[in-house]
Amino acid sequence: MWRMARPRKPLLSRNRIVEAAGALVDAEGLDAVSTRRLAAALGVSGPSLYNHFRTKDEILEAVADAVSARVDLSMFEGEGKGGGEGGNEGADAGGAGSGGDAGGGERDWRGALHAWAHSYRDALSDHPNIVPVLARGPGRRPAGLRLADAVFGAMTAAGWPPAQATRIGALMRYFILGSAVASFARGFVDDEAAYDPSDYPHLGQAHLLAERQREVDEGAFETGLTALLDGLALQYEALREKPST
Amino acid sequence: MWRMARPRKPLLSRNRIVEAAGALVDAEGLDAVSTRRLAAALGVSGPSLYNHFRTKDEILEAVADAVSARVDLSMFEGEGKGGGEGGNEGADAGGAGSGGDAGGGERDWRGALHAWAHSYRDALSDHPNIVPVLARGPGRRPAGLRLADAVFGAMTAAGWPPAQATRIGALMRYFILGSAVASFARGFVDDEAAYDPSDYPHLGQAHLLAERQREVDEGAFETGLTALLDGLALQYEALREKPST
DNA sequence: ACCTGAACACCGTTCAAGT
DNA sequence: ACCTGAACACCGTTCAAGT
Repeated sequence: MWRMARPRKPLLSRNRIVEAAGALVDAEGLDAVSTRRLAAALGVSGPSLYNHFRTKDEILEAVADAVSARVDLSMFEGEGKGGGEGGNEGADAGGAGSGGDAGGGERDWRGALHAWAHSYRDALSDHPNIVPVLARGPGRRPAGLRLADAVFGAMTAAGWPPAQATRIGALMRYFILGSAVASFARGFVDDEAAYDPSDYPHLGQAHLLAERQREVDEGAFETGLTALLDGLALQYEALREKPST
Repeated sequence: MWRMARPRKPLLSRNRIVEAAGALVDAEGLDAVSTRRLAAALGVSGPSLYNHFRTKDEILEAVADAVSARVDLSMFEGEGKGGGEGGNEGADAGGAGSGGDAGGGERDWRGALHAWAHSYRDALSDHPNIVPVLARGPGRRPAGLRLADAVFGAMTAAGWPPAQATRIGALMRYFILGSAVASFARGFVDDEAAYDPSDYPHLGQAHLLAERQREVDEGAFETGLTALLDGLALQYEALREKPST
Protein backbone atom coordinates (compact mmCIF):
# COMPACT_ATOMS: atom_id res chain seq x y z
CA MET A 1 0.00 0.00 0.00
CA TRP A 2 1.41 3.31 -1.14
CA ARG A 3 0.97 6.36 1.00
CA MET A 4 -2.67 7.40 1.49
CA ALA A 5 -3.22 10.90 0.18
CA ARG A 6 -6.55 12.68 0.81
CA PRO A 7 -6.11 14.22 4.27
CA ARG A 8 -9.71 15.15 5.17
CA LYS A 9 -13.09 15.24 3.52
CA PRO A 10 -14.10 18.40 1.68
CA LEU A 11 -16.39 20.63 3.72
CA LEU A 12 -18.64 21.49 0.79
CA SER A 13 -20.37 19.73 -2.07
CA ARG A 14 -22.72 20.91 -4.80
CA ASN A 15 -25.52 19.05 -3.09
CA ARG A 16 -24.98 20.62 0.29
CA ILE A 17 -24.82 24.06 -1.29
CA VAL A 18 -28.03 23.59 -3.28
CA GLU A 19 -29.84 22.28 -0.24
CA ALA A 20 -28.77 25.19 1.97
CA ALA A 21 -29.60 27.68 -0.78
CA GLY A 22 -33.05 26.16 -1.21
CA ALA A 23 -33.72 26.37 2.51
CA LEU A 24 -32.61 30.00 2.57
CA VAL A 25 -34.78 30.88 -0.42
CA ASP A 26 -37.78 29.19 1.15
CA ALA A 27 -37.27 30.82 4.52
CA GLU A 28 -36.29 34.34 3.57
CA GLY A 29 -36.80 34.83 -0.14
CA LEU A 30 -34.61 35.25 -3.18
CA ASP A 31 -33.12 38.54 -2.07
CA ALA A 32 -31.83 37.01 1.15
CA VAL A 33 -29.46 34.75 -0.75
CA SER A 34 -26.05 36.38 -0.88
CA THR A 35 -22.87 34.40 -1.27
CA ARG A 36 -21.72 35.53 2.16
CA ARG A 37 -24.99 34.64 3.91
CA LEU A 38 -25.18 31.29 2.19
CA ALA A 39 -21.58 30.47 2.98
CA ALA A 40 -22.11 31.44 6.62
CA ALA A 41 -25.09 29.07 6.82
CA LEU A 42 -22.73 26.33 5.63
CA GLY A 43 -20.06 27.22 8.18
CA VAL A 44 -17.69 28.36 5.50
CA SER A 45 -16.24 31.54 4.08
CA GLY A 46 -17.76 33.41 1.12
CA PRO A 47 -15.49 32.64 -1.80
CA SER A 48 -15.44 28.90 -1.04
CA LEU A 49 -18.64 28.53 -3.04
CA TYR A 50 -16.73 29.36 -6.20
CA ASN A 51 -14.92 26.06 -5.98
CA HIS A 52 -18.23 24.33 -6.74
CA PHE A 53 -20.26 26.78 -8.83
CA ARG A 54 -19.10 29.33 -11.32
CA THR A 55 -21.62 32.03 -10.31
CA LYS A 56 -24.31 32.65 -7.75
CA ASP A 57 -26.85 32.45 -10.55
CA GLU A 58 -25.78 28.87 -11.26
CA ILE A 59 -26.61 28.00 -7.68
CA LEU A 60 -30.11 29.44 -8.00
CA GLU A 61 -30.63 27.60 -11.28
CA ALA A 62 -29.70 24.38 -9.51
CA VAL A 63 -32.22 25.11 -6.76
CA ALA A 64 -34.91 25.72 -9.39
CA ASP A 65 -33.95 22.52 -11.16
CA ALA A 66 -34.28 20.55 -7.95
CA VAL A 67 -37.85 21.81 -7.59
CA SER A 68 -38.67 20.84 -11.19
CA ALA A 69 -37.24 17.42 -10.51
CA ARG A 70 -39.86 16.86 -7.82
CA VAL A 71 -42.76 17.16 -10.29
CA ASP A 72 -44.53 13.83 -10.72
CA LEU A 73 -44.25 12.38 -14.23
CA SER A 74 -45.63 8.90 -13.58
CA MET A 75 -48.86 9.70 -15.43
CA PHE A 76 -46.90 9.81 -18.68
CA GLU A 77 -45.43 6.35 -18.32
CA GLY A 78 -46.04 3.41 -20.59
CA GLU A 79 -44.69 4.62 -23.93
CA GLY A 80 -41.13 5.72 -23.25
CA LYS A 81 -38.56 3.71 -25.16
CA GLY A 82 -35.67 5.71 -23.70
CA GLY A 83 -33.42 5.33 -20.69
CA GLY A 84 -34.10 6.48 -17.14
CA GLU A 85 -33.97 4.54 -13.90
CA GLY A 86 -37.69 4.94 -13.24
CA GLY A 87 -37.58 6.52 -9.80
CA ASN A 88 -40.79 8.50 -10.05
CA GLU A 89 -43.64 6.14 -9.14
CA GLY A 90 -45.23 7.32 -5.87
CA ALA A 91 -47.05 10.63 -5.36
CA ASP A 92 -50.77 11.26 -5.23
CA ALA A 93 -52.33 9.63 -8.27
CA GLY A 94 -55.63 10.92 -6.90
CA GLY A 95 -58.61 12.46 -8.65
CA ALA A 96 -57.70 12.59 -12.32
CA GLY A 97 -61.32 12.27 -13.40
CA SER A 98 -61.16 13.91 -16.86
CA GLY A 99 -64.16 15.48 -18.56
CA GLY A 100 -65.68 12.65 -20.52
CA ASP A 101 -67.19 14.29 -23.61
CA ALA A 102 -63.97 13.99 -25.60
CA GLY A 103 -64.61 10.32 -26.24
CA GLY A 104 -61.50 8.90 -24.52
CA GLY A 105 -58.33 9.45 -26.56
CA GLU A 106 -55.83 6.62 -26.68
CA ARG A 107 -54.21 6.22 -23.27
CA ASP A 108 -56.06 9.30 -21.93
CA TRP A 109 -53.65 12.10 -22.79
CA ARG A 110 -56.19 14.51 -21.34
CA GLY A 111 -56.25 12.99 -17.89
CA ALA A 112 -52.48 12.77 -17.87
CA LEU A 113 -52.09 16.46 -18.70
CA HIS A 114 -54.61 17.36 -16.03
CA ALA A 115 -52.85 15.37 -13.31
CA TRP A 116 -49.46 16.67 -14.41
CA ALA A 117 -50.60 20.28 -14.35
CA HIS A 118 -51.77 19.92 -10.78
CA SER A 119 -48.62 18.12 -9.71
CA TYR A 120 -46.54 20.86 -11.32
CA ARG A 121 -48.49 23.67 -9.68
CA ASP A 122 -48.31 21.96 -6.29
CA ALA A 123 -44.53 21.61 -6.55
CA LEU A 124 -44.25 25.31 -7.30
CA SER A 125 -46.58 26.39 -4.52
CA ASP A 126 -44.35 24.51 -2.06
CA HIS A 127 -41.43 26.75 -3.03
CA PRO A 128 -42.98 30.01 -4.19
CA ASN A 129 -39.86 32.13 -3.83
CA ILE A 130 -37.86 30.25 -6.46
CA VAL A 131 -40.64 30.49 -9.08
CA PRO A 132 -39.27 33.61 -10.82
CA VAL A 133 -35.98 31.80 -11.44
CA LEU A 134 -37.77 28.71 -12.64
CA ALA A 135 -40.07 30.63 -14.95
CA ARG A 136 -37.55 32.73 -16.80
CA GLY A 137 -36.10 31.50 -20.00
CA PRO A 138 -37.01 28.35 -21.87
CA GLY A 139 -36.75 25.12 -19.94
CA ARG A 140 -33.11 24.37 -20.46
CA ARG A 141 -32.23 22.94 -17.08
CA PRO A 142 -31.97 19.15 -16.97
CA ALA A 143 -35.20 18.61 -15.05
CA GLY A 144 -37.00 21.11 -17.28
CA LEU A 145 -35.94 19.21 -20.36
CA ARG A 146 -36.99 15.95 -18.74
CA LEU A 147 -40.48 17.41 -18.25
CA ALA A 148 -40.67 18.54 -21.86
CA ASP A 149 -39.48 15.14 -23.01
CA ALA A 150 -42.08 13.26 -20.98
CA VAL A 151 -44.96 15.41 -22.26
CA PHE A 152 -43.74 15.20 -25.84
CA GLY A 153 -43.37 11.43 -25.67
CA ALA A 154 -46.81 10.88 -24.18
CA MET A 155 -48.55 13.21 -26.62
CA THR A 156 -47.01 11.67 -29.71
CA ALA A 157 -47.80 8.21 -28.34
CA ALA A 158 -51.42 9.32 -27.96
CA GLY A 159 -51.56 10.25 -31.62
CA TRP A 160 -50.71 13.95 -31.68
CA PRO A 161 -48.45 15.04 -34.56
CA PRO A 162 -44.95 15.95 -33.33
CA ALA A 163 -45.29 19.69 -34.03
CA GLN A 164 -48.46 19.87 -31.96
CA ALA A 165 -46.96 17.73 -29.20
CA THR A 166 -44.12 20.24 -28.84
CA ARG A 167 -46.56 23.12 -28.70
CA ILE A 168 -48.70 21.43 -26.08
CA GLY A 169 -45.71 21.04 -23.78
CA ALA A 170 -44.85 24.71 -24.19
CA LEU A 171 -48.35 26.12 -23.80
CA MET A 172 -49.06 24.06 -20.71
CA ARG A 173 -45.85 25.38 -19.25
CA TYR A 174 -46.88 28.96 -20.05
CA PHE A 175 -50.16 28.54 -18.26
CA ILE A 176 -48.81 26.76 -15.19
CA LEU A 177 -45.79 29.02 -14.71
CA GLY A 178 -47.82 32.13 -15.47
CA SER A 179 -50.32 31.16 -12.83
CA ALA A 180 -47.56 30.46 -10.33
CA VAL A 181 -45.68 33.71 -10.96
CA ALA A 182 -48.81 35.83 -10.78
CA SER A 183 -50.27 33.97 -7.80
CA PHE A 184 -47.52 33.43 -5.31
CA ALA A 185 -44.23 34.70 -6.63
CA ARG A 186 -44.50 37.87 -4.63
CA GLY A 187 -45.87 38.85 -1.23
CA PHE A 188 -49.21 40.56 -1.36
CA VAL A 189 -49.09 44.28 -0.99
CA ASP A 190 -52.42 44.83 0.67
CA ASP A 191 -52.14 48.56 1.23
CA GLU A 192 -55.74 48.97 0.19
CA ALA A 193 -55.76 52.67 0.97
CA ALA A 194 -53.50 53.28 -2.03
CA TYR A 195 -56.20 52.19 -4.47
CA ASP A 196 -59.26 54.30 -5.12
CA PRO A 197 -62.16 52.00 -6.05
CA SER A 198 -63.82 54.76 -8.05
CA ASP A 199 -61.02 54.42 -10.60
CA TYR A 200 -62.17 50.92 -11.54
CA PRO A 201 -65.92 51.04 -12.01
CA HIS A 202 -66.49 47.30 -12.46
CA LEU A 203 -64.23 46.00 -9.73
CA GLY A 204 -65.60 45.90 -6.21
CA GLN A 205 -63.59 46.64 -3.11
CA ALA A 206 -63.45 42.90 -2.51
CA HIS A 207 -61.19 42.42 -5.51
CA LEU A 208 -58.43 44.25 -3.72
CA LEU A 209 -58.22 41.89 -0.75
CA ALA A 210 -55.45 39.32 -0.52
CA GLU A 211 -57.74 36.63 0.83
CA ARG A 212 -60.05 36.95 -2.13
CA GLN A 213 -57.02 36.79 -4.39
CA ARG A 214 -56.33 33.21 -3.31
CA GLU A 215 -59.84 32.13 -4.23
CA VAL A 216 -59.62 33.85 -7.59
CA ASP A 217 -56.24 32.26 -8.33
CA GLU A 218 -57.45 28.77 -7.61
CA GLY A 219 -60.71 29.18 -9.49
CA ALA A 220 -58.95 30.75 -12.45
CA PHE A 221 -56.38 27.96 -12.57
CA GLU A 222 -59.03 25.25 -12.64
CA THR A 223 -61.27 27.10 -15.10
CA GLY A 224 -58.33 27.84 -17.39
CA LEU A 225 -56.96 24.32 -17.24
CA THR A 226 -60.35 22.85 -18.10
CA ALA A 227 -60.83 25.28 -20.98
CA LEU A 228 -57.34 24.52 -22.29
CA LEU A 229 -57.93 20.77 -22.23
CA ASP A 230 -61.43 21.10 -23.71
CA GLY A 231 -60.03 23.21 -26.50
CA LEU A 232 -57.24 20.74 -27.19
CA ALA A 233 -59.76 17.88 -27.20
CA LEU A 234 -61.65 19.72 -29.94
CA GLN A 235 -58.47 19.92 -32.02
CA TYR A 236 -57.77 16.27 -31.33
CA GLU A 237 -61.21 15.24 -32.60
CA ALA A 238 -60.79 17.32 -35.75
CA LEU A 239 -57.48 15.53 -36.26
CA ARG A 240 -59.13 12.10 -36.08
CA GLU A 241 -61.80 13.02 -38.62
CA LYS A 242 -59.52 14.31 -41.36
CA PRO A 243 -56.03 13.02 -40.63
CA SER A 244 -54.49 15.04 -43.44
CA THR A 245 -51.96 17.87 -42.78
CA MET B 1 -46.82 91.07 -5.24
CA TRP B 2 -44.95 89.48 -2.38
CA ARG B 3 -41.53 88.08 -2.97
CA MET B 4 -41.47 85.29 -5.61
CA ALA B 5 -40.03 82.13 -4.18
CA ARG B 6 -39.29 79.16 -6.50
CA PRO B 7 -35.85 80.07 -7.89
CA ARG B 8 -35.43 77.50 -10.73
CA LYS B 9 -37.25 74.52 -12.16
CA PRO B 10 -36.56 71.15 -10.60
CA LEU B 11 -34.09 69.06 -12.58
CA LEU B 12 -36.03 65.84 -12.10
CA SER B 13 -39.62 64.61 -12.31
CA ARG B 14 -41.23 61.21 -11.88
CA ASN B 15 -41.89 61.14 -15.60
CA ARG B 16 -38.34 61.87 -16.62
CA ILE B 17 -37.06 59.23 -14.23
CA VAL B 18 -39.46 56.54 -15.47
CA GLU B 19 -38.61 57.32 -19.06
CA ALA B 20 -34.87 57.12 -18.49
CA ALA B 21 -35.25 53.94 -16.45
CA GLY B 22 -37.33 52.36 -19.20
CA ALA B 23 -34.74 53.23 -21.81
CA LEU B 24 -31.98 51.78 -19.65
CA VAL B 25 -33.94 48.57 -19.03
CA ASP B 26 -34.63 48.18 -22.73
CA ALA B 27 -31.06 48.85 -23.75
CA GLU B 28 -29.10 46.97 -21.11
CA GLY B 29 -31.46 44.88 -19.07
CA LEU B 30 -32.86 44.92 -15.55
CA ASP B 31 -29.53 44.32 -13.86
CA ALA B 32 -28.03 47.41 -15.48
CA VAL B 33 -30.39 49.68 -13.58
CA SER B 34 -28.64 50.95 -10.48
CA THR B 35 -29.58 54.17 -8.80
CA ARG B 36 -26.17 55.60 -9.59
CA ARG B 37 -26.24 54.61 -13.27
CA LEU B 38 -29.77 55.87 -13.72
CA ALA B 39 -29.00 59.15 -11.96
CA ALA B 40 -25.92 59.62 -14.12
CA ALA B 41 -28.01 59.14 -17.26
CA LEU B 42 -30.21 61.97 -15.97
CA GLY B 43 -27.25 64.22 -15.27
CA VAL B 44 -27.85 64.09 -11.56
CA SER B 45 -26.37 62.55 -8.46
CA GLY B 46 -27.48 59.20 -7.02
CA PRO B 47 -29.58 60.06 -3.99
CA SER B 48 -31.59 62.69 -5.89
CA LEU B 49 -33.92 59.98 -7.10
CA TYR B 50 -35.16 59.50 -3.54
CA ASN B 51 -36.87 62.87 -3.69
CA HIS B 52 -39.29 61.39 -6.25
CA PHE B 53 -39.53 57.68 -5.46
CA ARG B 54 -39.27 55.90 -2.16
CA THR B 55 -37.27 52.92 -3.47
CA LYS B 56 -35.63 51.73 -6.63
CA ASP B 57 -38.27 49.01 -6.83
CA GLU B 58 -40.97 51.67 -7.07
CA ILE B 59 -39.23 53.06 -10.12
CA LEU B 60 -39.22 49.66 -11.82
CA GLU B 61 -42.88 49.14 -10.94
CA ALA B 62 -43.66 52.47 -12.60
CA VAL B 63 -41.77 51.37 -15.73
CA ALA B 64 -43.76 48.13 -15.81
CA ASP B 65 -46.97 50.06 -15.34
CA ALA B 66 -46.15 52.31 -18.26
CA VAL B 67 -45.80 49.24 -20.47
CA SER B 68 -49.15 47.87 -19.28
CA ALA B 69 -50.72 51.22 -20.02
CA ARG B 70 -49.77 50.82 -23.67
CA VAL B 71 -51.91 47.70 -24.12
CA ASP B 72 -54.85 48.37 -26.41
CA LEU B 73 -58.23 48.09 -24.68
CA SER B 74 -60.45 49.57 -27.39
CA MET B 75 -61.87 46.14 -28.26
CA PHE B 76 -63.67 46.10 -24.92
CA GLU B 77 -65.46 49.36 -25.45
CA GLY B 78 -69.20 49.91 -25.68
CA GLU B 79 -70.49 48.63 -22.35
CA GLY B 80 -68.67 50.63 -19.69
CA LYS B 81 -70.96 52.68 -17.51
CA GLY B 82 -68.10 54.00 -15.40
CA GLY B 83 -65.79 57.01 -15.53
CA GLY B 84 -62.62 57.37 -17.57
CA GLU B 85 -61.76 59.97 -20.15
CA GLY B 86 -61.77 57.49 -23.04
CA GLY B 87 -58.29 58.12 -24.38
CA ASN B 88 -57.75 54.70 -25.88
CA GLU B 89 -59.36 54.72 -29.35
CA GLY B 90 -56.59 54.39 -31.94
CA ALA B 91 -54.27 51.39 -32.31
CA ASP B 92 -54.49 48.53 -34.76
CA ALA B 93 -58.05 47.22 -34.65
CA GLY B 94 -56.90 44.85 -37.40
CA GLY B 95 -57.54 41.15 -37.87
CA ALA B 96 -59.86 40.17 -35.07
CA GLY B 97 -61.58 37.52 -37.16
CA SER B 98 -62.77 35.14 -34.39
CA GLY B 99 -63.34 31.43 -34.88
CA GLY B 100 -66.95 31.33 -35.86
CA ASP B 101 -68.19 27.98 -34.54
CA ALA B 102 -69.17 29.39 -31.16
CA GLY B 103 -72.39 30.79 -32.57
CA GLY B 104 -71.60 34.50 -32.09
CA GLY B 105 -71.88 35.47 -28.40
CA GLU B 106 -73.37 38.83 -27.62
CA ARG B 107 -70.92 41.56 -28.66
CA ASP B 108 -68.28 38.95 -29.59
CA TRP B 109 -66.42 38.50 -26.29
CA ARG B 110 -64.31 35.86 -28.00
CA GLY B 111 -62.96 38.14 -30.70
CA ALA B 112 -62.28 40.84 -28.14
CA LEU B 113 -60.26 38.48 -25.92
CA HIS B 114 -58.31 37.25 -28.93
CA ALA B 115 -57.38 40.74 -30.10
CA TRP B 116 -56.55 41.82 -26.55
CA ALA B 117 -54.28 38.83 -25.97
CA HIS B 118 -52.27 39.68 -29.07
CA SER B 119 -52.09 43.36 -28.19
CA TYR B 120 -50.89 42.43 -24.70
CA ARG B 121 -48.26 40.02 -25.95
CA ASP B 122 -47.02 42.54 -28.51
CA ALA B 123 -46.63 45.22 -25.84
CA LEU B 124 -44.58 42.82 -23.74
CA SER B 125 -42.38 41.68 -26.60
CA ASP B 126 -41.47 45.32 -27.26
CA HIS B 127 -39.99 45.54 -23.75
CA PRO B 128 -38.91 42.01 -22.86
CA ASN B 129 -36.56 43.00 -20.06
CA ILE B 130 -39.26 44.46 -17.84
CA VAL B 131 -41.51 41.40 -18.13
CA PRO B 132 -40.32 39.72 -14.91
CA VAL B 133 -41.28 42.83 -12.94
CA LEU B 134 -44.62 43.05 -14.70
CA ALA B 135 -45.42 39.40 -14.18
CA ARG B 136 -44.74 39.05 -10.49
CA GLY B 137 -47.50 39.56 -8.03
CA PRO B 138 -51.14 40.14 -8.79
CA GLY B 139 -51.95 43.06 -11.03
CA ARG B 140 -52.01 45.81 -8.43
CA ARG B 141 -50.47 48.64 -10.39
CA PRO B 142 -52.93 51.20 -11.79
CA ALA B 143 -52.64 50.08 -15.41
CA GLY B 144 -52.87 46.43 -14.36
CA LEU B 145 -56.10 47.12 -12.54
CA ARG B 146 -57.41 49.05 -15.51
CA LEU B 147 -56.82 45.97 -17.68
CA ALA B 148 -58.62 43.72 -15.20
CA ASP B 149 -61.49 46.17 -15.02
CA ALA B 150 -61.91 46.36 -18.80
CA VAL B 151 -61.94 42.57 -19.22
CA PHE B 152 -64.34 42.12 -16.32
CA GLY B 153 -66.70 44.78 -17.63
CA ALA B 154 -66.78 43.36 -21.15
CA MET B 155 -67.27 39.77 -20.01
CA THR B 156 -70.16 40.56 -17.68
CA ALA B 157 -71.71 42.72 -20.41
CA ALA B 158 -71.47 39.72 -22.73
CA GLY B 159 -73.42 37.60 -20.29
CA TRP B 160 -70.77 35.86 -18.21
CA PRO B 161 -71.56 35.59 -14.51
CA PRO B 162 -69.34 37.90 -12.41
CA ALA B 163 -67.36 35.08 -10.78
CA GLN B 164 -66.46 33.62 -14.16
CA ALA B 165 -65.67 37.05 -15.59
CA THR B 166 -63.10 37.58 -12.83
CA ARG B 167 -61.56 34.18 -13.49
CA ILE B 168 -61.33 34.81 -17.22
CA GLY B 169 -59.35 37.99 -16.63
CA ALA B 170 -56.95 36.14 -14.35
CA LEU B 171 -56.47 33.05 -16.48
CA MET B 172 -55.86 35.04 -19.63
CA ARG B 173 -53.25 37.01 -17.74
CA TYR B 174 -51.60 33.76 -16.59
CA PHE B 175 -51.30 32.49 -20.11
CA ILE B 176 -50.10 35.72 -21.68
CA LEU B 177 -47.57 36.58 -18.97
CA GLY B 178 -46.42 32.97 -18.71
CA SER B 179 -45.77 32.89 -22.41
CA ALA B 180 -43.90 36.21 -22.24
CA VAL B 181 -41.73 35.22 -19.28
CA ALA B 182 -40.84 31.85 -20.74
CA SER B 183 -40.32 33.16 -24.27
CA PHE B 184 -38.35 36.36 -24.06
CA ALA B 185 -37.70 37.30 -20.47
CA ARG B 186 -34.21 35.87 -20.61
CA GLY B 187 -31.52 35.61 -23.24
CA PHE B 188 -31.19 32.21 -24.79
CA VAL B 189 -28.35 30.17 -23.46
CA ASP B 190 -27.51 28.22 -26.57
CA ASP B 191 -24.51 26.38 -25.25
CA GLU B 192 -25.72 23.24 -26.96
CA ALA B 193 -22.66 21.31 -25.96
CA ALA B 194 -23.86 21.30 -22.36
CA TYR B 195 -26.90 19.18 -23.21
CA ASP B 196 -26.57 15.54 -24.12
CA PRO B 197 -29.40 14.61 -26.51
CA SER B 198 -29.27 11.01 -25.38
CA ASP B 199 -30.68 12.11 -22.03
CA TYR B 200 -33.97 13.11 -23.66
CA PRO B 201 -34.99 10.29 -25.98
CA HIS B 202 -37.98 12.02 -27.56
CA LEU B 203 -36.49 15.44 -28.14
CA GLY B 204 -34.40 15.96 -31.23
CA GLN B 205 -31.29 18.07 -31.39
CA ALA B 206 -33.36 20.73 -33.11
CA HIS B 207 -35.33 21.40 -29.95
CA LEU B 208 -32.25 22.85 -28.34
CA LEU B 209 -31.71 25.60 -30.90
CA ALA B 210 -32.68 29.18 -30.14
CA GLU B 211 -34.05 29.84 -33.59
CA ARG B 212 -36.40 26.89 -33.35
CA GLN B 213 -37.45 28.17 -29.93
CA ARG B 214 -38.96 31.28 -31.47
CA GLU B 215 -41.11 29.22 -33.82
CA VAL B 216 -42.24 26.99 -31.00
CA ASP B 217 -43.11 29.96 -28.81
CA GLU B 218 -45.24 31.59 -31.46
CA GLY B 219 -46.98 28.38 -32.45
CA ALA B 220 -47.60 27.44 -28.85
CA PHE B 221 -49.04 30.86 -28.08
CA GLU B 222 -51.50 30.71 -30.95
CA THR B 223 -52.46 27.08 -30.33
CA GLY B 224 -52.93 27.70 -26.62
CA LEU B 225 -54.92 30.88 -27.13
CA THR B 226 -57.25 29.15 -29.58
CA ALA B 227 -57.70 26.19 -27.24
CA LEU B 228 -58.40 28.52 -24.32
CA LEU B 229 -61.04 30.46 -26.24
CA ASP B 230 -62.61 27.30 -27.69
CA GLY B 231 -62.84 25.84 -24.20
CA LEU B 232 -64.39 28.99 -22.82
CA ALA B 233 -66.89 29.04 -25.70
CA LEU B 234 -67.95 25.55 -24.67
CA GLN B 235 -68.59 26.76 -21.13
CA TYR B 236 -70.44 29.78 -22.47
CA GLU B 237 -72.76 27.58 -24.54
CA ALA B 238 -73.48 25.37 -21.55
CA LEU B 239 -74.33 28.49 -19.61
CA ARG B 240 -76.87 29.63 -22.21
CA GLU B 241 -78.65 26.25 -22.23
CA LYS B 242 -79.18 25.95 -18.51
CA PRO B 243 -78.83 29.43 -16.98
CA SER B 244 -79.19 28.07 -13.43
CA THR B 245 -76.37 28.21 -10.81
C1' DA C 1 -38.56 71.72 -2.25
C1' DC C 2 -34.92 69.67 -4.31
C1' DC C 3 -30.11 68.43 -4.94
C1' DT C 4 -25.37 67.28 -3.03
C1' DG C 5 -21.28 64.63 -0.87
C1' DA C 6 -20.12 61.61 2.56
C1' DA C 7 -21.05 57.63 4.83
C1' DC C 8 -23.08 52.91 6.24
C1' DA C 9 -23.73 48.34 5.55
C1' DC C 10 -23.73 45.60 2.35
C1' DC C 11 -22.94 43.11 -2.56
C1' DG C 12 -20.48 39.32 -6.45
C1' DT C 13 -16.22 37.92 -7.77
C1' DT C 14 -10.98 37.52 -8.18
C1' DC C 15 -6.71 36.17 -6.49
C1' DA C 16 -2.58 35.07 -4.01
C1' DA C 17 -1.74 32.32 -0.23
C1' DG C 18 -2.08 28.41 2.59
C1' DT C 19 -2.77 23.14 3.43
C1' DA D 1 -8.23 19.97 -4.47
C1' DC D 2 -10.30 22.91 -1.53
C1' DC D 3 -10.58 26.72 1.73
C1' DT D 4 -8.98 31.39 3.47
C1' DG D 5 -8.39 36.65 4.02
C1' DA D 6 -7.80 40.66 1.58
C1' DA D 7 -9.14 43.41 -1.98
C1' DC D 8 -11.80 45.53 -6.09
C1' DA D 9 -15.52 47.62 -7.95
C1' DC D 10 -19.63 48.06 -7.14
C1' DC D 11 -24.58 48.27 -4.65
C1' DG D 12 -29.37 50.71 -2.09
C1' DT D 13 -30.35 53.94 1.15
C1' DT D 14 -29.80 57.59 4.89
C1' DC D 15 -28.61 61.97 6.35
C1' DA D 16 -26.78 66.44 7.36
C1' DA D 17 -25.83 70.20 4.64
C1' DG D 18 -26.61 73.49 1.22
C1' DT D 19 -29.76 76.60 -1.86
